[in-house]
Order: sequence, then C-alpha cells, then structure tokens
Amino acid sequence: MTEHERLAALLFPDVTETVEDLEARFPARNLKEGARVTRFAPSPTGFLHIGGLFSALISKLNAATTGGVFLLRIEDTDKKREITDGVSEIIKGLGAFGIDIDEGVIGFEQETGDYGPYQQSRRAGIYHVVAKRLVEQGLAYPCFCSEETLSAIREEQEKAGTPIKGYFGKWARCRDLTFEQQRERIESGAPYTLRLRSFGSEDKRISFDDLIKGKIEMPENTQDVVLLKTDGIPTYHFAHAVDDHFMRTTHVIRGDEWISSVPLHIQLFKTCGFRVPKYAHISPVMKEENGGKRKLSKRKDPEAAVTYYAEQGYPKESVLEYLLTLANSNFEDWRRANPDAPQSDFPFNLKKMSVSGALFDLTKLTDVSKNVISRFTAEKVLADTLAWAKEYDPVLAELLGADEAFAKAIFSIDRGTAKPRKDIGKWNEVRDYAAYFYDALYENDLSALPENLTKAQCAEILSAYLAVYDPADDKDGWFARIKDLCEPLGYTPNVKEYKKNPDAFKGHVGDVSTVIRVAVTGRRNTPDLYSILQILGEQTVRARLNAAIEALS
RNA sequence: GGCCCGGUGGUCAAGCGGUUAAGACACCGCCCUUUCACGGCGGUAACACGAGUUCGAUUCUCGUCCGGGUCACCA
Repeated sequence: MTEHERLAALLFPDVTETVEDLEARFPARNLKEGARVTRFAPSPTGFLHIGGLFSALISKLNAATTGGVFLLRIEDTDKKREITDGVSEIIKGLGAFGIDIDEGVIGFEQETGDYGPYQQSRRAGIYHVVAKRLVEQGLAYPCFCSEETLSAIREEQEKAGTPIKGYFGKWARCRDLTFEQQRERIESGAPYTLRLRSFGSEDKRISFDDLIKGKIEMPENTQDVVLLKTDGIPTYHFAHAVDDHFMRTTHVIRGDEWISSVPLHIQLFKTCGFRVPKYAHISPVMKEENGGKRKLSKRKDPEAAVTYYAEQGYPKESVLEYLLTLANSNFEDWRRANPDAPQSDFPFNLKKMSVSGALFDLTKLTDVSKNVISRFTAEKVLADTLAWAKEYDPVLAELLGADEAFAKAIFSIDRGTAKPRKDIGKWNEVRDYAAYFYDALYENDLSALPENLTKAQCAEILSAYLAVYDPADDKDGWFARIKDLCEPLGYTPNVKEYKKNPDAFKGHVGDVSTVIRVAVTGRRNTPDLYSILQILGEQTVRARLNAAIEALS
C-alpha cells in the first residue's frame, strides 16, 4: 500500500465503492446519434431569475430539438445561502413557463431518472468515491489551513506583489506535508479541506471551443482549489465535474460568469479521467442604468424575478416568445413566416446566440406580447385572464367569472379576423380594457366629450339617438341610423364634406358617434361601438344614455 | 491590477473585404377610418477612436478608450 493509498483510507474509511462501480451504476446513455443531454443546475438561493429561465430555456431547446434529455439538478452545497422554498420556487417557476423537466428533481423530495440523486446534498457518497481515488493517486491532499491562515497568505502575497494570488506552489503549505504529519492531524480531529494538487502552469495555455463565444484561450489553472469543504461537501467545481460526468451531460450551458473557471473545470475532468463536455456560455441579461449596462440584479430589479411576469400578467407564451427573440435573432423572421407555428417548431441554433449581453426591454416584451395575445382565442384570453385575476385581481375575477359568455363576447371583438386588435399586452391591462362593460367598474365620465360641442348639443344628440335606438339593428342599419341623425341636428354624415367646409356644420358623424361613445363607455377610444352596444344590451345602453342626458342638463 | 469576453441607430440586431449598411421595438409624419387599435406608406437615427494590411475596410491586424465578467471552504 502506498502512502497515498494509506492516506485515502484514513480520509475515507467508509468509502467502499470505486469509480468503476460508479461508471457501471451510471452507464452511458442509450440515445440516438447527436442527442444532447443538457441540464439546468441552479442553487436554491432565491427566486428563479429571468436569466436562469433564459438559460433553462436554451438548455431545454437543445435537448428537445436533438431528441436528448433535459435534466434539473439542484446545487445545494451551500447551506448558508439556501432559502426554505428554494427548490419549489425553481420547479414552480420552470413549470409556469412550460419548461418540462425530463429528468431530475421534479418536486419536494421527488425525482425521476436513473442518474440520481439529483440534489447535490444527497450525493456526498458519490463525491467521496471520486475524491478518494484522487487521493490514492496523489492528485488531491488534505489542507489544514484555517481561514485566518489563508487570509494571512493572501496578505503576504499582496505585500510581495506577486502577480498571481491564491493557494498554489510554495504558498500551498499543506501540499507537501508528510504522511505522518497528515495522519497526526487527522487523528487529532483537526478540520481539513481536500484540495486538488494542481500540475497546471501559468505559462501554458489551454484553449477550448465555446459553442457560443467561439475559441477561447486562457492560462492553465495553477490553483490547488478546494474540492471538498471541511464539512465534506464539494465545491461547485468538483461537483460540476463529478455530476456532469456521471449524469452523462453532453452540453454544459450556463451563464458566462463561469468562463474564467473553464480551465479549472477542464483540468478537473481530465484529472478525474472524465471526458470533457462541450461548453456553451450565455451572456447575461442586462438592464440599463444611467446610460450604462449592468446585469439584472436580484436585489434591485423587480423584473429580474420570474414571478414579476406572472404578477404583471404576461402570458408565459409571451415571455418565452420574447426570450426567443433575444436568443436567436432570426426568430422574428421565422415567426413572420410561421405566425401560427408552436415555438417548439423553431429550429433553434446555439451558434446564432449573441456573444454580448442584451438589455432586457420591457417595452418590446409588451409589444411581442400584444401580438401573441392577439392570436389567442377568446376562450383562452378569458381562461388566462381568469387564472391571473383569481390571484391578483379578485374583483375582476369575480366580474368575469359571473357571466363567462358575456366576458367572452368582450374578448371576441374583432378577434379571429385578419386584423385582430392588439390592445392587451398583459392581463393587468384587461381591467382597464373591459372596465366600461361592467357597471361596477364603469365611470360615468363625460369629460371626454368633444370640446367643440356644448353640453346642450351633446344632450341633444343623445336624446335624438335614444329616440331611434333599436338593439335589433344590424351593423349597417345601426350606422345608417346614426347618419340619419346628423343632418336634422346640423351635422354632416360626410366627413370629407366637413373638412372641405367646416364652418357649415356643427360637426360631422364622427362627433355624433363620439358623443354616443363617451356617454356609453366614458371614454373616447374604444373598439367598435356597435359591438359594444350589442354586448352591453338594451337595458344598460338606455340607462347610460339617460344618465348622461341628465348629467348634461 | 492580472486574466478573459465584448463594442453596428435610443434598444434588439443582420452583415464578416467592394452593400444606397437589412429588419424589429420605440419615436415622428401621412394614408385608411365614426374613435381607438389594426394595416399600409414614408421619415429621423448607427459601424467607439487611431494606426496599419489592402486597389478598397463596418468586416483582417495592432494600439487606445469604453463596457462586462472573474480572481472564495458562493454558486
């Protein structure tokens, strides 16, 4: 038995499995050629971030379009930062956007798939098997340095002005401890971390092909990084190598803040004897501030949280649609060519992803959303609004739910035609959009009446209309009736005529219908008036006309 | 500071040696029109800067500047 092996036995007395056992336990996946295995691996430290959703979407798309597997792994190795409902926040968030998890953690203490556990806190045994092997081979060693010692080393380096800081080479005090020294400390119960014994050189360069950023060249890793913390839990780096190897991940898609540790990661895969996966690093979603760009911040920006979109009432299809336009610039062209195709039909391509961070543009999101919603059926608009309102606007939910046929009629105006209306960008706009259809929300606001007419003139128009109003009219008949109203009252039914000779009339048919519109809806800008009158029904229309006449006299 | 990455209109972005430098959002104007929305037409607006290489650079090289990331027993 070598000293390395004796050390390994001392460090991991309970580990009986070998790396070969693990290889057998997690065999290569039986997937068709070209299928990609991707993963989303967040840590449960807060709400799901829009950037996280973005990267999950990209990963999912890569798996889905290649007939591969998209898995969810939870990186809960830092218990200090963990929050109570972290895991379910993530799963709920993903679910809310229809990003289905093929494998991995799917609920509280629930997972599916043969490559688990998928929660790092439950994989300690697996990491230790690999760690033990590394120690046996002299590629890892225990480090007994305290935090104080570490910062003392750092200070010394600062003073000396060494170009590279950290724990490596001659600064790595525990790297060359004798076996006796190691055993003595371990047996005395001294806390220790397990460090990688790095053979990297700062003079040598390593290059790799990032699927998004292209070829990147960097110096090799020289640091004896921590693999296992004092509590025996792995650091991100070590867990990444072990997990993505044994989960047989083919493509690691993650935020580009990881680029700088790729040399370390490649080194880790290689020293463990694992095949290096392909990497794709996504640029972060940015926000504008004082003319500059910065990453969307969980703390400062409400729109960083995925829940923000749910609260505002952006349909998930809209958020996804917008994210897709950010992801692949040809998505909008594709959408124009395939207005009704499901998003999953889009031939997503990693290579077409932007290399620099995009500013998240809520205005554009809303525009995209208006288009998405305009393609929804009235049934879907109703159902989605109802679902949203139940949580965020109970009054609206109550009103819409009280008579669904009525509500559907509201959403049906011009819907399904070649030129559908695009009034609604998110569900929290529905209340305002539909307000005047409900007496409870309707405000008898006459301030929008045409300013070129007197109150008396307006009242006159309304009275005249009331006298001829017939709910049985069809649209043409209805408008003909309004035109007939014009001349006796001193208006012209012909707008062009009015423009030619404005002094000859009090106004034109547009003014007449505006007066009626304002009296019935309390506003000047509405969809087609005829449809509105039909939906409101005779009783309400008469009541509102009468009320307006009274208010004007 | 070291090491990486990036810089095309206000925003997202095509283009990758020769283009009138696409398109989308936003903005402005006009048309359509009983209002609005939709739609149509048009407009304002960009290759960070300086050197090279080249007959010719937004495209290639170098430098400068600016922006971002990263240098933990956090992920």
